[in-house]
Amino acid sequence: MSVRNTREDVVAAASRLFAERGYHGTSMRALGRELGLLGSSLYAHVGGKQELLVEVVDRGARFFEEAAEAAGRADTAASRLEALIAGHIGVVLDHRSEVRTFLNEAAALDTGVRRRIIGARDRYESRFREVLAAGVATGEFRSDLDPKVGAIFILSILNAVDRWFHEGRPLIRRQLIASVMIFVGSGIGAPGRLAAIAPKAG
Amino acid sequence: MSVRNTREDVVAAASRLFAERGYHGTSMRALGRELGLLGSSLYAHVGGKQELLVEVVDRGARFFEEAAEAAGRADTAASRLEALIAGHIGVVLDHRSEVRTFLNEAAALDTGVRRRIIGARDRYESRFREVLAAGVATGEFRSDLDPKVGAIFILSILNAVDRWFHEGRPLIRRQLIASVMIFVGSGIGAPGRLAAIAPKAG
DNA sequence: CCTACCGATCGGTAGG
DNA sequence: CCTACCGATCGGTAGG
Repeated sequence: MSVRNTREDVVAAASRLFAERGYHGTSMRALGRELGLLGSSLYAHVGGKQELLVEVVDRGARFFEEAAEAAGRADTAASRLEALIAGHIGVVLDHRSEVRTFLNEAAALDTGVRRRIIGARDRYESRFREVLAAGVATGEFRSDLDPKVGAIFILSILNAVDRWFHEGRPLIRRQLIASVMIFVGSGIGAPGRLAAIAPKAG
Repeated sequence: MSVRNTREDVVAAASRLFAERGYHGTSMRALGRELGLLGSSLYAHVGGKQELLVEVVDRGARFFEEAAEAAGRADTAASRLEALIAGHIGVVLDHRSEVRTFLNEAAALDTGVRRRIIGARDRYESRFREVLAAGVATGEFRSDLDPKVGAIFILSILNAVDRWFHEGRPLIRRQLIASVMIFVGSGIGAPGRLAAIAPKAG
């Protein structure tokens, strides 16, 4: 039946438990149990608990970087943004555990690594910021919303997807992406009645 | 100098530590240190660690309920939504620790309480859902975005505010609310060029 | 990957 | 609110 575990298995199991119970809520013994071995046996595969967290979070960061790379360099800011959004959603849904740990457990990282991860996060966010700024410059996007703030709003929506979305209940992935695009592009206001929801003061 | 702590002090300190380090990352001894006393002395004030978590999370839930109540019953769906949004942001910024714990540490709650809190969360979310549905009915809001999904998108933005917003750097609260209203109401698309960001398929 | 173990820390209690 | 303590569990190591 069960054969020997690889380091890969250990990291995968760790990402699941870290995502579900948090870093501090996961013991090495519980992680061992998940793999059918003792907590102490894990040290044949990894240096320690923190090393596992670093590995999982690094994977999360890498997925996002690769997705941003793959999003490419389309003509319009709007289509570049759509590619970034679709890519982000793909990463969130295809690598839930790593992404969750990346998003929620960074505070449990040792200072040095934490700073590095925050840096990676900032660089990734700047991709969105730049696309928004470019779209303002071309006239595709409105100029009365700061690209920095807009990027944060969009990423807030995207990062929360993992908390509620379940494939096919009722939306499928393509519909989710379409909904995000409608919302990000035009908001909830009915076309021609945008004033109805405009703020009272700026 | 320092006088005796009240139960109130203990709960307040707990909400800070739970928010910063998480429930599992906070020990009763660390909590005692925060208040200048021993971990064992906390049991003169509270029944246990889990009781503290329940108390903090319940406060978070109550703040949101009260805000929803105070948001009132304005004429238009748009202004009701604006009141809900402003109220939510007020709660997030005025009760950061309780809100953070409410949002991030619910998984650490014992099953019964956790279910109750999830129920409260659902009821609160339904306020947003109902306003969106009402706005679709009156024609204020677009009909091609599911109110359920719209409510989740809006709350995703609002709940994330605590992660990045710092009063006056550079936005002040009123500007934050205005930015959210612009984004939620009209998205990032430039007026008259909405097609630029429309999704390719529905 | 297990056996056998380490010192440290955990939430919590009895009694004052 | 402290003293003194409990059993359980923690991350981790030595040696096989």
